[in-house]
Amino acid sequence: MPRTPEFNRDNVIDTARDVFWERGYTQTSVSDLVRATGLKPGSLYCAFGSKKGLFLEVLDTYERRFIERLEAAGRHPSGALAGFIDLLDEAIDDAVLGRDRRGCLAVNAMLEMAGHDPDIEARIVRHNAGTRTAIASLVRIAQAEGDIDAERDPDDVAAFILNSVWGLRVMCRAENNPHMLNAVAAGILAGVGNRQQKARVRVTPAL
Amino acid sequence: MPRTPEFNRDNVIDTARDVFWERGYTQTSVSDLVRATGLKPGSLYCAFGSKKGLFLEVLDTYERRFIERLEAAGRHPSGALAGFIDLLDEAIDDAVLGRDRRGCLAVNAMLEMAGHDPDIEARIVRHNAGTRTAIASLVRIAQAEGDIDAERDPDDVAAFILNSVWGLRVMCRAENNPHMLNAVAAGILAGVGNRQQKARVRVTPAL
DNA sequence: CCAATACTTGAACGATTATTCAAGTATCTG
DNA sequence: CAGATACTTGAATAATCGTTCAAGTATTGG
Repeated sequence: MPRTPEFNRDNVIDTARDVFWERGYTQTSVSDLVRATGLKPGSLYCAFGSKKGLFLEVLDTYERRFIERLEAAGRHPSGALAGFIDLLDEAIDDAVLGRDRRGCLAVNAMLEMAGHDPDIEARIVRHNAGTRTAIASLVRIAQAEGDIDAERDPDDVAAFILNSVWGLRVMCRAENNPHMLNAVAAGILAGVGNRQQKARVRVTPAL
Repeated sequence: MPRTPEFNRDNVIDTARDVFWERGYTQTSVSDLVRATGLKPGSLYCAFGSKKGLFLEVLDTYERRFIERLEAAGRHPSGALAGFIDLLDEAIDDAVLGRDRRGCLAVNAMLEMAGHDPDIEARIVRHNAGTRTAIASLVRIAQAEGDIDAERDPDDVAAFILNSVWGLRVMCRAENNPHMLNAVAAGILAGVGNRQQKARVRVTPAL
């Protein structure tokens, strides 16, 4: 029987995700990955084939978890819209508190690689479709719950939400002004056609 | 008297801008710039100091022109909001017609370099502030013209607009579905508090 | 204890990177 | 035409890139 592997594949993917997230795909060198994961080049290439192969696995895991969070928001006790607002709040808090200035891994990768690497682009386009579908489901639930105008096309609303969240993830990279981020969130809810109190988006205290 | 330079500085900057825009900063090699501009490495370094120096000049020029377009929108014969809507339409048309899948050079650069290169990041943060100021001016004009609710804080509205436009520039990189892009634009106008007809955002025919 | 198995190791590969610089060339003044 | 000026040239630099692979090592079944 063979020797057992000394590393945990999921842990390596998570560690690599953080490195890619922090530095971007191109600017992440294999040396960086070797240093962060503790795996030697040979092991890395044996396990993932290439730097790109590892990145694609990272993207898949990232997207899967993201969609799981959206689905969980749809089961929020106070309704799907409340669940979505919680996600917005969380994103803003992370940005304001400086916990997350890295933005969205998928958005970063899209802007960096779309048009350059067909494999990565294809993966991200596929992920976008999945995300939009998940958001549209959320919208339909919120419509059934009476929190979003049922007359509106849920796919249109989802497109607007996705666009806005992308913008927010971009803005987080450059700004951490809580007042401004909350103003943005309020505009998003107005565009969605929120029927709840605007004040649901709380103003996070400045640091 | 010395020999006269054989290249036009502005032309070189424009050519370099297109290369950086197409490939991103990191993925653009000096060889690419040499090939595109026709300048040999020595001349490039003599004129701009470094790859980064050239990129910073490109960013400055790009941002200057962008703000000029915003200011021109404020002088639109049908009002500032109409001018802004024209800009949105134009961005969507470019994306749909495939004329511009490169997104926004400044957004691309921000996502690529923020947190890595302090010089580039500082420049982009400065540019963002200028852009937000220009948009806020546009909002104030539209408020004076009765097209946007005068009660709203123009800076808040500007933050929302900037966020949405960033999102749109991101979405352009991945999608060219005209119906979806128009749905996004409609949501933006709703979030801005557009008092004009929604139909002003025209549905561009698919190709 | 002895293969057999398969993971680990790290040096080495050629390619590419941003940058430099001494030599060459064109232009203008005197 | 002579000489000064300064732009142009392209080979060379050292560093880093992603990737490979032969040798070493640890574990297991017989």
